[in-house]
Amino acid sequence: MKATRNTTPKFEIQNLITNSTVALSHTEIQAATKGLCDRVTIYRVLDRLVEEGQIHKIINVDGVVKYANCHSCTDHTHTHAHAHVHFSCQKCKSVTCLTDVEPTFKLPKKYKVSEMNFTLSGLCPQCS
Amino acid sequence: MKATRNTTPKFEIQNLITNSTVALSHTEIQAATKGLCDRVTIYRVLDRLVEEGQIHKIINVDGVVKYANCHSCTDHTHTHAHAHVHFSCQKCKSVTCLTDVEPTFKLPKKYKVSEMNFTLSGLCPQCS
DNA sequence: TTTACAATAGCAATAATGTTGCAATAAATT
DNA sequence: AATTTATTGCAACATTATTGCTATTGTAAA
Repeated sequence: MKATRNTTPKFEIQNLITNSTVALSHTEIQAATKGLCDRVTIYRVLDRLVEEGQIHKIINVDGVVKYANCHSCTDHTHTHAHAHVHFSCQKCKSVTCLTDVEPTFKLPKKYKVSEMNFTLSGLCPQCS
Repeated sequence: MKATRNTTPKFEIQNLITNSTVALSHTEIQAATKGLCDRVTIYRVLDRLVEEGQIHKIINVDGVVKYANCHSCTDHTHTHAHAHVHFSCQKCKSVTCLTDVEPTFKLPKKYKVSEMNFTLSGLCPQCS
């Protein structure tokens, strides 16, 4: 595979995401790193970090794309499965990963599930 | 509230969605109704149908916005809650509503949940 | 340390998707 | 048939994401 390099933009963006308690959008990252690098570079760094399994991509229920780090993942390949359980606050628009929640369900046969995405919407502790 | 009118675009689009076994995107609707009406009209008709509670909007895990009719909904107000359970096929990109699946979970306190969105990804019966 | 190579960044252009304003049209009520 | 106003079409604009290309820079080898 392609060798990866530690550049300033990559370092800063990964730091930002790691230290954030909520998932961040491209726009939010751009605002937080103001002038660090080009918009396009942010897109490409995010792609690379996802590819490396350092962070994961979340499509929120409102369609906004956000990124969060993989706290509880020991397997850092981009193919590793997430039991994505997220909470999306309808007021402050924050998206957080609820790593503890483990939903159970019974699936109709004939479907082959490789990934699950579970998002709850409502009010987060700060907003309720 | 505002009076709603039964126009040709609205009728055709609602028909299309109702008769489809899978959720449809704006692009797919535009292709299927080729020349029926303007792009913008489709957007507005979809908004109206959602507002009226005739259909619901689904943001797929890949970020694509799709629409499906509310089969099992007796309450046709746009505020009615859906126990959104969807299956997203990674091969044919189809999105279907699994109305039978009822996931259970235990939530960390302090969160006030008003809606849930549960999407399973993998291979649909046709593709597996 | 210097050289060399490939990965990465910057910039400009383009694409895809969705929104808004406004004049023209047409559905529904009288 | 006339009136009212929801709806349509069109053009312009907005946002978000992607691509091609050249310049730069990290990193490993000489």
